[in-house]
Amino acid sequence: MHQFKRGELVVEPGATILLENSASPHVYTVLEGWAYRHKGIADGRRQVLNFALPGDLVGLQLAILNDMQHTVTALTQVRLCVFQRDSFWSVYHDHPALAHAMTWVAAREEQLLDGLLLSVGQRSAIERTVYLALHLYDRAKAVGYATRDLLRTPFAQGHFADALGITSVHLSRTLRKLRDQGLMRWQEGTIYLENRPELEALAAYERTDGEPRPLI
Amino acid sequence: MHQFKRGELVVEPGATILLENSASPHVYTVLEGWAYRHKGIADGRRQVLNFALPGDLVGLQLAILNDMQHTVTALTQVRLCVFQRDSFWSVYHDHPALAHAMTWVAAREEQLLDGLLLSVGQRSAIERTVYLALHLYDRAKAVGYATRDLLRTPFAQGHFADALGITSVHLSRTLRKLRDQGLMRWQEGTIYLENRPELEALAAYERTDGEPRPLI
DNA sequence: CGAGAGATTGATGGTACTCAAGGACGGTGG
DNA sequence: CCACCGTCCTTGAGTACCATCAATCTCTCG
Repeated sequence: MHQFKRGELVVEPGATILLENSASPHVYTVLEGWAYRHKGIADGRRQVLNFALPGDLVGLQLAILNDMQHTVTALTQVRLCVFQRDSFWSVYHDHPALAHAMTWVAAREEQLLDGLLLSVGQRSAIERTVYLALHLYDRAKAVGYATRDLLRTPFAQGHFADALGITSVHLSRTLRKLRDQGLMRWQEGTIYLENRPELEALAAYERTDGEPRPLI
Repeated sequence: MHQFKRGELVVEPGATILLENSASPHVYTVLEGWAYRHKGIADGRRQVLNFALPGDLVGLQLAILNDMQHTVTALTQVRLCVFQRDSFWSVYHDHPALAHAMTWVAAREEQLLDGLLLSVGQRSAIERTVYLALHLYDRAKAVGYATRDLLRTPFAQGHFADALGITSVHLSRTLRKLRDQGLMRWQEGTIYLENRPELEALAAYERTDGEPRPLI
């Protein structure tokens, strides 16, 4: 595994890690920090596709398909493990366990996307908001970035709204309802899950603790 | 490759190929026909996540994650290539080219999901409708299932609406607008793309003809 | 012929968007 | 030190889009 590592890269908040339609020679895994994947339409609308946390692959599509159709941007300072894109094929040849682990991460990402698509397609704004909050809390907790029903958010409400497919104005109103009901609140860059059972019921959230993530 | 094939399976329209939360010992690739992946919430709402056409993998998440969180259902008669789930690991060990091809298919599926999520999250009903029609037409054409701006639809408008995240009632109204504008129509189980340039402009559609699909 | 599924259209209401204004905060420079 | 930004969040008013409920029509199938 280490023989494919070409070094580490640290980028600052707001930096673009990979850009849509451009062919970086590198792909990465996140070692530390938060990033987000997003994709825009010409007129300025954009969708946040998902967030990336430690252990996530960034640029698999680029490595395998030679084509990048979304952008990845750092939210916090992010420490990345750098791989040569053109050495990817040899991983499959020489290190089947690592290749399998990468497919694991890709399959998991697809599973998360399925859940988000269900959310955006079928749930109301309030349900979506709760679903994404729980989703991110659980993922953050799994890598030690959240504790005791409390999540420090490295992103703005605008990012969250773009992930939900609603406007940040409407997200603000939705958060007010949730706060008034004592279910959760988002204050000063921190999300507090105040009544997890009720929240899970409201969002029809299914905890997805499958197998442990393989090491990459 | 053939040594992993455990046989072929033909299922009838409407049959469930893989069921959410159940552990089939098999995974499949589609050899012929249409299927769709979908996922429901307890109260009956459901989202069609994507459609599967020849060459697509069905059940990768099951094979890699040992966990199936969506259902796959046949739309037409579907001919499937059957694989043993528990032999998947050995593919990585013994047949790196095949393993790489499977990751290719998985990465492509993720890319398609990204596009659909952008659509459902950001586009209006009429834009989404056009986007999905173009998307399916292009994919169908790539496997010889569509010709000359004409796509025979093996699915009902209800399926299409569930993929778009709108109701079938509203889809019907949206199709009426498109028909009145002479852009496309959906009549008697066939979608006619009558003005492709205008449709692409309306939906901000980006054709994605990347590398050719590897054989599986 | 009746039952059922799918599609279309109308009427009505709710959810979420747009436009707009204002407050809170942090960073910058006079 | 404080005025001046820019960014982010909040709230209000008015509107547009899409959902819901319901009726009708066609088509297929038993």
